[in-house]
Amino acid sequence: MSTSEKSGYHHGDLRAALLTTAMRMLEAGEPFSLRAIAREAGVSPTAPYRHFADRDALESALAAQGLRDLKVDLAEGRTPPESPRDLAELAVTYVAFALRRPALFRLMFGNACDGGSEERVQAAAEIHELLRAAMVRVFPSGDAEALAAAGWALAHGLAYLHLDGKLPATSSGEVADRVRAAFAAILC
Amino acid sequence: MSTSEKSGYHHGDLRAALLTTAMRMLEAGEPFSLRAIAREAGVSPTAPYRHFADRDALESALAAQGLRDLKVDLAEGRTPPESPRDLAELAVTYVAFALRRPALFRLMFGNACDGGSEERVQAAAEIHELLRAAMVRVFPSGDAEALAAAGWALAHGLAYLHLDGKLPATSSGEVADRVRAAFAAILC
DNA sequence: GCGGTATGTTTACGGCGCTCACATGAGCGT
DNA sequence: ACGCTCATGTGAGCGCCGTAAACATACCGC
Repeated sequence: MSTSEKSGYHHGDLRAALLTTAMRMLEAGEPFSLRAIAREAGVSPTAPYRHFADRDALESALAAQGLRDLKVDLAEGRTPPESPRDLAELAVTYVAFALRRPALFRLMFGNACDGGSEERVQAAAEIHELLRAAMVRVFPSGDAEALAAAGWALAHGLAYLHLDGKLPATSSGEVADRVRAAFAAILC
Repeated sequence: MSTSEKSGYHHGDLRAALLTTAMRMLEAGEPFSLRAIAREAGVSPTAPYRHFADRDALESALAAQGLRDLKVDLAEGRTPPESPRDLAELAVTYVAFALRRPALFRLMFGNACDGGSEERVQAAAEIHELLRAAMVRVFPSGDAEALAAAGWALAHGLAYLHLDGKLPATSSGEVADRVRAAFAAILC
């Protein structure tokens, strides 16, 4: 059995099953615990420990997957940005991801993440890289690192402030307009 | 007894004692739980429930205090900002606060905070107001709300990205330089 | 002084992360 | 085909957590 068939005692691909179950619960807004995930996956409370060192390890795997998903959102169906307007649309995508999958977004960034997971660090670095490339493409004359930090921070801050309700936002279209307005107000 | 004298059974001012104890533990990086706070304050595990509805209520009170402290940092010993450089220094102060009291900063913003606490919402609104005033002072011709969102988001995003180690930062001086560079790279 | 009430204590419940001893069975060499 | 081995799953249990309910204490207005 290659993918997640059940055979009674042994599961087949419990690691993947736990990750998809956890991701589903995360996006359903259900409270998140190792025991609940195991329950949902139809397995004993301690089975996950055969595949993840501890709760943080599972969270890091989910965070890495989330970062990869975000990168796909940012890259797909999009021509390289040429103008500040294009950068604003990139940020709209970024914020939309955060609002569409809030618990996952918090997992992706809310932890200390001190070199915990290799794939997680890698996925984060790729996002940094993608945003830096977009910024230097629009502002070729600037300091690449400073531009990358500024652009990422602007999108990231808008995402978090909306997530935490610090900026009034009813519809998602309204949020997008606010992001565009913020970029227009501040970008050179 | 007016402030936090002990008399055996009754405490005197347990509410304030719990808050200061919790704040100290938060800044010492100690794990944070109602029971641990009660233990540290020398009181039974359920005593806090006489003063806070639940854990979230205590956290909201701490968050409100943190927001007020942040506002003081942003306002004190500072002339009204006149230039983009002054705005960058404001952001340096913002990020420095986040890195100096990381657990508190996460508490201040990491929660849903859906109208939970009156004073907390109030304190957050005052920060919004302060930053908006600073932005419109430097850019009088812009859309005030968009400027406020953009400036706050930029500082907030830089704070979070540094907190989560997404931007390399060793010394605090290095962080400050990065914040200045980001503002210089992006501000009109 | 006395009674009501605000405040603190005790006991208890269920859920959590995690450890350890044990059970199962798939894969492999022979 | 057989039996070993070891990865994988189970079960019991520890100490922690948040929270509720019943009880104890002592401050305060009458």
